[in-house]
Amino acid sequence: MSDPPYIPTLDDVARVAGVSTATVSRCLNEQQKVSAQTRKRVMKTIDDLGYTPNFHARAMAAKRTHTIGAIIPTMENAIFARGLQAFQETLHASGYNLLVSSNAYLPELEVEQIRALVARGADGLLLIGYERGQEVYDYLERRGIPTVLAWTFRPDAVHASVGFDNCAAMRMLADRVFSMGHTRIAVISGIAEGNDRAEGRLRGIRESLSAHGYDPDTLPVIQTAYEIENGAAAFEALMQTHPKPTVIMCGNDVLAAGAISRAKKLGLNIPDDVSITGFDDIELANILQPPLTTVHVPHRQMGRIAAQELINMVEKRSTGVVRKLEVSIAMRESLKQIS
Amino acid sequence: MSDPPYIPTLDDVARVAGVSTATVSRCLNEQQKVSAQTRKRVMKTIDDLGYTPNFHARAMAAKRTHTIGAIIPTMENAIFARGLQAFQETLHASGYNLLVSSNAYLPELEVEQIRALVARGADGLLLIGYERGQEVYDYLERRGIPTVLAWTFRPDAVHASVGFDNCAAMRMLADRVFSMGHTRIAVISGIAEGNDRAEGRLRGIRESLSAHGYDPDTLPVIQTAYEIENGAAAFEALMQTHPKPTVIMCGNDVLAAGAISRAKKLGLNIPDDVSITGFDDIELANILQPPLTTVHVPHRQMGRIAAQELINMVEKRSTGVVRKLEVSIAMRESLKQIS
DNA sequence: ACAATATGTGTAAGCGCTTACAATCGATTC
DNA sequence: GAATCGATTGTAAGCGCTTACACATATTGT
Repeated sequence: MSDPPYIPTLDDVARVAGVSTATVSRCLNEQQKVSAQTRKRVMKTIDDLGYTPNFHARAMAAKRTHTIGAIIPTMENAIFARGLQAFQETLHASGYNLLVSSNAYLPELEVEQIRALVARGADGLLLIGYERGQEVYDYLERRGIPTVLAWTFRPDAVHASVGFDNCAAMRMLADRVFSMGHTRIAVISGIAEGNDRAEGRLRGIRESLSAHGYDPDTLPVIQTAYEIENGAAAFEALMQTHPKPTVIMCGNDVLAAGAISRAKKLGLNIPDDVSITGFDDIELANILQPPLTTVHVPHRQMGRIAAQELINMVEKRSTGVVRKLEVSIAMRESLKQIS
Repeated sequence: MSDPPYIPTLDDVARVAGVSTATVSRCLNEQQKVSAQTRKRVMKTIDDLGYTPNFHARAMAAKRTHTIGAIIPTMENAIFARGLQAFQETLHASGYNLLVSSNAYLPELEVEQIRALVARGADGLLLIGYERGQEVYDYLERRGIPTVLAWTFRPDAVHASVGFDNCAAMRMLADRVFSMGHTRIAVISGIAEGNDRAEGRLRGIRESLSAHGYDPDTLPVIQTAYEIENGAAAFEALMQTHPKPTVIMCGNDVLAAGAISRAKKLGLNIPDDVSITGFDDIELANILQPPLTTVHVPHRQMGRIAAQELINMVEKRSTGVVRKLEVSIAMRESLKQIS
């Protein structure tokens, strides 16, 4: 039962096929360097023996893993799940594998995970957002690990990145809200501390406020983790404030979903009693009742581009570009005109 | 810029600290075997040099990776995301890492991924469902890889597994549906072929049908992939059938969400015009309008138990148990009594 | 005081691959 | 026909770590 299982190695294959280990290795990695006849024999042996190359031995000898690491805040958030899926598919198409870690939005965990992925020989890294200690960037630079930052964009970016301008996007939505006659805005934001996306979105609203002659400091804001229940609680709290807001802008669709569901429980009608907006345009946004006005973000495209750029960097075809993606407003019934 | 970066190795640490490589290794793995004084000096050197152990070298030498592999159908499905999160957290608490692959419900991809994870030295494997070729189980057995199957349960199980009885669960819900006066049931099922969960759920409904004196072969069923849009389309199609169903039972909550949203578009009221049920009880179920009657499944608990059992197996404390989890019905407004 | 036993450390043999370099051989060139 | 060359194949040196085993000291019991 628990004998040490017999696991064929490359040496076994070489011996059985009557060639050197180098030849077997070449059959696996550089087919054209082996004569058709030999290759056929070796391949048959590999098959007969049920040989699978040992990944670690390979990584050590070749100093390449064809593996890309990604560290995301959480897998439970649909937007990352979706972008990551596209990222993975693109990698796969180019023969790369994906290694994922999630850090529950904890920066200190991220550092640890970066080290772990590097120790595992990731050829490149995908990180979310821009905000992290300079020492992290230095470390990556020193180890020569190509890195792409996703879900983030800044005009002054010095690192390879792909994303959109969270601040500008939310400001655009806020401008739209103003143009529809709203003046009493309240906000359910993600935790801005250490999260440049959440921070940017919040800032976008404040900028719009200023531009329209309001004092951004009087903006009612509740910051909370991205969970439905939190959105619900925050909604209820904000509706207690006086004067009551005419619109509640949410940091993402999940918070907005919570807000809508709580509104219903409180017997409030959306958008007649209060308008609600989201951010991300996940599938859910369109099946909520009422459908949610939100900022549409091309998550899949972002994943695809990030993967492509990372591969280019790993294969020395690029030294890192900054890609800005465009977002748009998905106007739906949850936001209504105020007379 | 692109000099080969200097990466300190264990040898470097040993040299600088003035000890042997064995001692450094011991500091990292078996602290108690090293004198406090030496250890302190070594640790300082490690810190000074910014040394990180090379994972692959470690794996090769020790033949242990402290890594558990998991292969799930998709990360885009909230139920797996959630269970996996719990799985991961439990592993992490015991010092194990998680390596995830997703196979988009393609069995042939699963085989490939199992080999890849084994080649990467996974100490154990988490697989979803029971249905796969015997040769896969043989392979795992031969290589001595502890494996736990999750999201599945059978009384006659011969492999370690944790899950619930999909058939019995859905049958319980169908019985309930009957008890509320429904007789004209239609079903939007996941693709049953190669997916024992989907197949079991469908079978559960058919069993209930038989038990209540109906011919299970006349049951209108549409099988489709688990996507909102597919649920919507299937709903519309099923509502064309004559006689019209009084309830549409869905293979999971996502399909049900699609059905509800399409109903709304068609001007149909749920549950007055037709009742709808789901399966899984994801967060969404409770914020749908109307809230969805569904089968509540303890996904997190399943993830936790699977992780614990896998660790026990890897560490030879168990040879694999079969755990059955209980599910319950979450009664909400989408299912109503028929007079 | 001496053997027996702990304790701390070093030596060196792998783990299973890749790849630089060398070797072989028939084909091509002049 | 000797020199040259390209195509195949083999030899063997690592890659960075763990760990069995050997060795030197320190501790203990009698």
